[in-house]
Amino acid sequence: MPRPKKITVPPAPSPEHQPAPPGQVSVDEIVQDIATAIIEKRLPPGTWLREQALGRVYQVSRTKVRAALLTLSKDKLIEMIPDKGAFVSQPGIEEARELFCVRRVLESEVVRLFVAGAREPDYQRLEQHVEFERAALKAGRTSGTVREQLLGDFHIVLAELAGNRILAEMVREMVARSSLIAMHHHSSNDPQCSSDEHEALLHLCRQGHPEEAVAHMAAHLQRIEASLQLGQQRPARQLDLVKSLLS
Amino acid sequence: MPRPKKITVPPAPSPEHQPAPPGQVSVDEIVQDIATAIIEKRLPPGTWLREQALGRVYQVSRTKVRAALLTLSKDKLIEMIPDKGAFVSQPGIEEARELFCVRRVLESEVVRLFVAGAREPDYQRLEQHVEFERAALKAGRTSGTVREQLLGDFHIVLAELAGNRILAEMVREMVARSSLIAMHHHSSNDPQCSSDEHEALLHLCRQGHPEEAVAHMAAHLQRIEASLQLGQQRPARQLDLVKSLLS
DNA sequence: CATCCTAATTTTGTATACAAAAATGGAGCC
DNA sequence: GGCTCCATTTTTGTATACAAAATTAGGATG
Repeated sequence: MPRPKKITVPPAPSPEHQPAPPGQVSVDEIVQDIATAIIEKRLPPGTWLREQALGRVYQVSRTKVRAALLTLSKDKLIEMIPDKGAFVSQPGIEEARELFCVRRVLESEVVRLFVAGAREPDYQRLEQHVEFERAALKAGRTSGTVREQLLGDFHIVLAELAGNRILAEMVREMVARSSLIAMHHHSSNDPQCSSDEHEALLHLCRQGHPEEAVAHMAAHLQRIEASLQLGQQRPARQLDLVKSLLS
Repeated sequence: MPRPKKITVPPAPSPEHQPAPPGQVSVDEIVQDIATAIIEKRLPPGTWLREQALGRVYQVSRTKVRAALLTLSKDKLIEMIPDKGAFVSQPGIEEARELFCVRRVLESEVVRLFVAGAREPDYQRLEQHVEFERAALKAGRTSGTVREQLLGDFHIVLAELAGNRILAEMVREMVARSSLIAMHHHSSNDPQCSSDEHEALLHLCRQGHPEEAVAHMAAHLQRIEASLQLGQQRPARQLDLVKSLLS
């Protein structure tokens, strides 16, 4: 028996390019895409994120864009000013210091938990990651932003393997904010976060020296912070939002 | 020279804080109100928060309600399930353990920073708070939820006085989640977080014994965690949303 | 030339409309 | 009684419409 119901519109699969999978881009994909663009410096600090422009980029309405911006705002990657709009955060040096202070505390605990509960596959996973870092760095043509992201990933993976989901979530947030800061007060081109140090950390963990490993992590983060040139901050010229996202 | 134009609204002298209700409830007020209701257990874990019901309560459209729910969801006080709705979180015992683990680490650093930088007015502020706690507890008719909130405030104020805004923000989040957990796995009616312990902590800080104070804070949090009866969790019967909020 | 004022445009804030999905309720059946 | 299936209603997801505010542009004036 046929149903005399819906004859109206077929679901209009894709009128234009871009969205293949569900016919629509999800809010979370938008969040992730913009966050990546910010961390990769394609959207520099201070950039004004206009809602309808973003809506055009992702082919969605302002409703979803606003939801994405709200999420990014809670993550402190952007700042929403009432009646003015959303802007990529411009973290100051004070915030940088506070951030790394918290990272030291948090990631020291990560190391402690990791050493306490690590199994062989966990070590292999991390050593594989370090090897990957090294390969990517050696390949040379890493645009600096990719490197930052990649090296931050080590910290995130380590946190995930520590077995505390809340802690891991926090570390993820902090690493993202750190990347933004590192991009802003752009450090000298020296290796921000050398994979040698990551490897040394792993060795200490493997040898069962928890407190030494913790100290190494703290020193490692201290070095990253020190490598930031905490002084200047450029006035954040405005550039083309749409092009930055499509690049 | 008088302006013949604007007779409508005077130019709104202070665009900053929220002096009077501008005829409308702000999203942040809704967030705060619902968060308080959750922590005070008027909205028990598992409660389904219907958007249009909330809209009626606050006399706003679903747009603002959704923004508020999104914020609460990022704070982990509620859980949003796609196509199903928003529900007050039902933290499990695993989450409780992880949460208190992070709190110990974070608030140990809070104590360290506080001792390092505390001035006399800071101590007075906290002692005043402890005194207030004590008065409220002695008054007896604290419904248990109020007490939890009040005692959590000590940790928040302490964190704010430590001078690290990021850390303070995190502690604020964690305390809120802790209160939810404490309500859920409802502890025995013993003093969750006795103000005596807060006072003892302050004494240690004043005497300039940072590491002893840190240890005291860690032990204090450990005791709170232990006092939770991490075993049962009730099936979260459904109750009238609107009445819970208006009460 | 710079400055202030005002009109036009853009942009954000919020409500509403509508489609899709899920919950609800009841008839029929075992 | 308990179960399933289907129609109805409720609820969420998203787009759109419209008002308020801010930005922009232009012109008059010093």
